[in-house]
Amino acid sequence: MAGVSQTTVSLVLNKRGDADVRIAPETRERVLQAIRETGYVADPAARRLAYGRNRILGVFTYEAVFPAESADFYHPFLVGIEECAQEIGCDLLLFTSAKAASGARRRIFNEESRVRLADGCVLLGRTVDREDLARLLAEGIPFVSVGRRDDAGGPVPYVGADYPPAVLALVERAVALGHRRLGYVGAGTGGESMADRLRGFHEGVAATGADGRHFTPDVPLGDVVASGVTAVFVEEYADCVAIATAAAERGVHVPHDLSILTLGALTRPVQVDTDFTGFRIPRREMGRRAVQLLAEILETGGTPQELLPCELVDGTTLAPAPNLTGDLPRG
Amino acid sequence: MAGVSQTTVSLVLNKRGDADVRIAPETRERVLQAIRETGYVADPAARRLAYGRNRILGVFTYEAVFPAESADFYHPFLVGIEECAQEIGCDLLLFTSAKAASGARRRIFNEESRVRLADGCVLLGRTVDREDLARLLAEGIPFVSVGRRDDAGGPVPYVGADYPPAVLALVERAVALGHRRLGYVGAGTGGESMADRLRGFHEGVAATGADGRHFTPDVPLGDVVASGVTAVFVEEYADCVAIATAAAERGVHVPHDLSILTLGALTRPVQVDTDFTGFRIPRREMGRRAVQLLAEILETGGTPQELLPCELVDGTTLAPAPNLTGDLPRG
DNA sequence: TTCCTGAAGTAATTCGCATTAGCACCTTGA
DNA sequence: TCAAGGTGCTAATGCGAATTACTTCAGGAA
Repeated sequence: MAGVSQTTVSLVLNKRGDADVRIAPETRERVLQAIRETGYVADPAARRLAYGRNRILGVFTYEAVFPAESADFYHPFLVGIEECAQEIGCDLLLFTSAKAASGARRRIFNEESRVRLADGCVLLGRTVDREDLARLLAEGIPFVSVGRRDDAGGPVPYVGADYPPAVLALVERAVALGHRRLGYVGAGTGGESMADRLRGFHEGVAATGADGRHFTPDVPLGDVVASGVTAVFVEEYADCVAIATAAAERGVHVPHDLSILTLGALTRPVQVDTDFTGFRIPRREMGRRAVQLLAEILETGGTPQELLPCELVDGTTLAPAPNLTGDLPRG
Repeated sequence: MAGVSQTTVSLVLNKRGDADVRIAPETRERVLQAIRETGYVADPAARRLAYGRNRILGVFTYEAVFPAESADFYHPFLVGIEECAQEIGCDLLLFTSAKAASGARRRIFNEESRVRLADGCVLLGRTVDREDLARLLAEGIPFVSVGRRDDAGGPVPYVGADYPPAVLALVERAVALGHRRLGYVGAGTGGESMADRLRGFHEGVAATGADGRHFTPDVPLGDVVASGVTAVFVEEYADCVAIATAAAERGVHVPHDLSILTLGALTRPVQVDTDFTGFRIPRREMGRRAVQLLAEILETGGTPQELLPCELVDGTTLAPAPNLTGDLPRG
């Protein structure tokens, strides 16, 4: 001890220069000196218990954070999350202990949920269990979802990517290049982000007066092409590659006969050599922003909802529509 | 409440069937029912405070865990760490708050160290501050280093890669293929792992009676080749690529004129298309094992030190030594 | 009836810190 | 000289669980 009480040490540590609490500079220095010598650090657990905060942000993912595959869905988000966490001086807690019940996905609330250990948490995943969301909301646990989420017993705080305008812009581009028959390839369901893309497509079609068709991913490329579609908007990145390959196999030239536009969803790892036209999801920025918003929530409360714009990328797979003498592509 | 005391709940939660503590099955069931209904979970912070453990393992890295570059030094280790943490039901705490003092690396013990929040921690990095190690040791904080570390005021618990035998085996292979003049390219210092590689090289040279030379990475390739060396053992992976490129530029054919063997260090991101012969560092396994050992330390104490074997990989850059009519390579 | 021995559960204490109330001392001003 | 007000610090309390030490009760033996 430096000859003072535990209280004094606490006050010095927390830099309290408040109105009603004063510490003589000399005393403060004495305490700091002792701290320096002993290398004392306050126990974060006790701190949390007493104060209610511990500068730890949880990160919940429904699958492993560090996947064995190199094509890594979470990684870009995590880069942003880590950057921002470092800036605001928070540690990151990965809920790796949340085991999945045989075969199922992880759940946030299992028998021994650890979420409360963190001040708040960031949810990462293509989809999030509505039950989990509802419970998070109900228990008043501060959190931010990365990716837009529909209400779940109340508004859900999120940072999402703004798909509809991006898809719409892409549709307009295609139409400006003469495309009249457009195809959307993808489920268009299975999460808000997929639905948003499809919605953007429909909006674009409506706005431009083009002919828009929706193909599920399992429709053979032949059928898609035979339908007279000259530009396809592909939800899933891996499907872009599949379509490009299939097109090459049957002599359909990309982009002269068929334009391919990617809508950026990356759920399956894939090797890419083509430079697809489409848009980029601002994953890193979303990660950063999620942490910022979480910090705000912790500070002042609220239920922020934000959509970040997607960045259009010029690739090599969009070309003017083929000259339509007939309804069939050449070759 | 379910009509019982806090103590009873605690006892039920912790499944205490101990000798001197009994709970009537009926009471137990009543408590469990209440827990189920309210969805109660024990506050981990309080738990840690009272019990001393909270099933959180810290992961300390000297740089960002999620680097922007895709070539990612930490990633394979983290895959293993996460796998094992999940198996033993622990969460992972990333010390992202450990800011570096302007320009310098992060330090484990900064003004407000958070290490104590975790039960123990895994240290990741090519090198680790000896001061940090010493302090960790002195304060009795359980930890395991990924990568062999020399003593720092006491033995350091680690899981390392066993470089010397791997390099030695590689040297023997080269010698078996007729190589007599071998070159080691790399600093051979800057961390235990580098020193171990160089040591293995020297051992190999001594064991086979070959002629071994040591070149620092900045020696021009011309000088290396001119020295009559027919096989180079390259510490740093990026240097392999650089050497292969330089060789191609001056008409030195790999592997006919010059064999290149990689010793697996990956400190700089690099694009690779060559399939280098050499060995693979068992990064993922090291991560797994580190967590296992940490769990053991937490359980029973001790200072485990382990070296995992490197796996030799056959690539395309090792060939029989060129026919030495003169001392100079063809071309 | 009294004493004793489990069985079942509870009050009280502890962990390390933040916070609140309050105490002792020192200036002032009247 | 005494009250009023300010200064600098400390005793006491609370956070939410784990743990220890103790109480109550029932049944059996003496």
